Amino acid sequence: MISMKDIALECGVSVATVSKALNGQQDIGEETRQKIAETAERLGYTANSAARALKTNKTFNLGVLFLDPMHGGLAHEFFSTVLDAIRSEAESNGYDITFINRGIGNRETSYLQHCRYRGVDGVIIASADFADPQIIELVNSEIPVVTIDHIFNGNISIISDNTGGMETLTDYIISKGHKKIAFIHGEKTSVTVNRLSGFYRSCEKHGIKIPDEYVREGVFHDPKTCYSITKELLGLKDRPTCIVFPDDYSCIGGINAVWESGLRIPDDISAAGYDGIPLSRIISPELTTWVQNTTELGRRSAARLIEQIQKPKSVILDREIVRGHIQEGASVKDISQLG
Amino acid sequence: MISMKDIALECGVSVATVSKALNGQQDIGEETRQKIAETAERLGYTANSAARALKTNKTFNLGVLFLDPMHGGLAHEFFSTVLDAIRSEAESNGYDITFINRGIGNRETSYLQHCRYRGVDGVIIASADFADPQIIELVNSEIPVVTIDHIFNGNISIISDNTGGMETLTDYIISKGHKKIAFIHGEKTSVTVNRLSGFYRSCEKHGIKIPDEYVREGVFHDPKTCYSITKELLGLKDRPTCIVFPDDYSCIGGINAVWESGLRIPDDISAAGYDGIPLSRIISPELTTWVQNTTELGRRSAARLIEQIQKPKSVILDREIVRGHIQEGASVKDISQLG
DNA sequence: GTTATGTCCTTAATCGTTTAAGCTGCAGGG
DNA sequence: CCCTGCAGCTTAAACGATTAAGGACATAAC
Repeated sequence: MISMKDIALECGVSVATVSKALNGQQDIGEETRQKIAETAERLGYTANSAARALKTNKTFNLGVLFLDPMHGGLAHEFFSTVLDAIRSEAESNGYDITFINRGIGNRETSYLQHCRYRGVDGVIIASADFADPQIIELVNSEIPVVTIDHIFNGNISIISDNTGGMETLTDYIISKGHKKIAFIHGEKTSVTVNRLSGFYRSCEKHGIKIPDEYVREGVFHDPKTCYSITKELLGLKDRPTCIVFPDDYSCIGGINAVWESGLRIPDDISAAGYDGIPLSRIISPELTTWVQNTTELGRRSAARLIEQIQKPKSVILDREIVRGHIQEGASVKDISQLG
Repeated sequence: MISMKDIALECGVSVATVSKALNGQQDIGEETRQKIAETAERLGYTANSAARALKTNKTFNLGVLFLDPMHGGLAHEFFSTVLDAIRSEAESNGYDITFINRGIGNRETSYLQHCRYRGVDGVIIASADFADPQIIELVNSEIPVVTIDHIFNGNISIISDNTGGMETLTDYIISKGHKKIAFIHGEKTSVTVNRLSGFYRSCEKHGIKIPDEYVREGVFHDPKTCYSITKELLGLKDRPTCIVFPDDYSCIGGINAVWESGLRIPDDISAAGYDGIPLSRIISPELTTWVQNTTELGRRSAARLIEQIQKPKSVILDREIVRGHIQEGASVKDISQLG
């Protein structure tokens, strides 16, 4: 491998000069700089990130914590687009990303240890068990952290507007004349809590009372569970006219249950999802859903983290809310005409 | 940060002793080793991967090249599960993974440069334009490379048995009585070529002649294109009784087209996908498809790469074929009974 | 008693880069 | 002609680890 030493030798200057020339320092003559740049190019020089990191204590590496309480992992289109946006924003700033796990070599360690071992400049916690002591430890460490969809005081959080999103979605459903709306939510994370409150807020606003039997706990990203719960809901004496699912993917299970019962969407019952993943637009009928701004969610968390790394003293706006938008789809029928 | 120096100081030994003790070298007394291990633990020592990499020229980092000729990128369930398997296999061997792109800092460079900059020990090319000169350059470089689903002579390739898979799938469809089978394939990559040959092989074996108008070029992972092509196929005077799609995801487009035409799957026409992503099992009717062994594909490519890195002189079996299995689903109807 | 053997440790060099501090020579001011 | 200032370089130390080579001491062998 060609190092600065080779260039220095070739150009008859010291290694320090090469380093400064290549890094655009000011105390290098224009002629020398040219020659060095040229030689570097000619010899095919590549910087050695390890050496640089060792000296500067900056790796230009971002850690990404991506566990999977929501099932589906990278296969979850929501997370994969967030990750892709993180990656792309990081890349355009010269950062690479490293997945953080609990092992170094064969030995079990902590997330924090892994971060220190790799010397990541900062970490994005995109999905994890936020109650895990190891996560807390990481959040409270010296390493800059940005969390997505969860708030830790004193840290930067980029959160999707789950409350507002669900409120708007519910508003829309109600505007279509629905009053008997069932709500299958995911596990009780802060995401779920927020969506629930958005849902109830909308209902109250419109003077609609939702019976308890309409609100069920399901599982994120799990069509099977939604299938069963939907069956139950369909079996109620007073059946809902619309069901809101934990997410677009799990919604598929609900849709199947409806079909199997000999009913049709949206003629007999309406269905709404959440996330707005591409899948929601290719199924038929097109899903009514809240489209989370996953790209922005990923982009901003990377951007804010990098900002924080590069100017640590900048005033921290410690919470940013990313809004999405509604996608009107044929899966929610307009029954307001019927009186 | 605590370094070996701190431990050495605390224990009254040299840094070298600490290094050797922590790395399990043989020439350290048991008592000393204990003391050092203890102290390391107590002080919260974490190794510095940059320093280690600098000295040893090993980073325990694998590069992953994951471009996107097939559309959908990480959101493509096929690739995301492959990636997840790579990651998990890498992790259990103490490796982290780094996405390889063409930029370092702000400057545009090559994949190879990026690999060298980060000092990755090896690279897995999971999805890329294999004709790209930059890819060729990387493959021919000093860095160990494993390619997935593409063969470069002299390199290790882990390939999914596209020919055999499609042959088996077609055998199955034919066994159900179908003779008029349409085939929408993806862009002309080696994957497509192999699947085509598997398809034709099965047809010939069974003495079935496929008219040219039944074989169409679609686009991977793109329901829209399959939607249009399916419409065309449905409009033929001599309509096929079964359509094979480029993959499960794009199949959705075809299914929609069928529905829209007032036909039903599988009663009026059958449909088969390829990949066997989870989606294929949750839609209704359950898809008949070839389930690629994505986990094994990812796991093995990581495992083989690591093996190659750690014992470069081991005999290279330069090609491994990973087989999947068929998933029988209601989307292909048994019409053999009808004579 | 001398030599060999082995154990356990230290010394010192090295990986490739950055950077504070110092040196050199020339130009301009006085 | 001397001093100052500056541009443009070099020197040297440092980052944190690894590792070949060597040293000290104890024990065993003859």
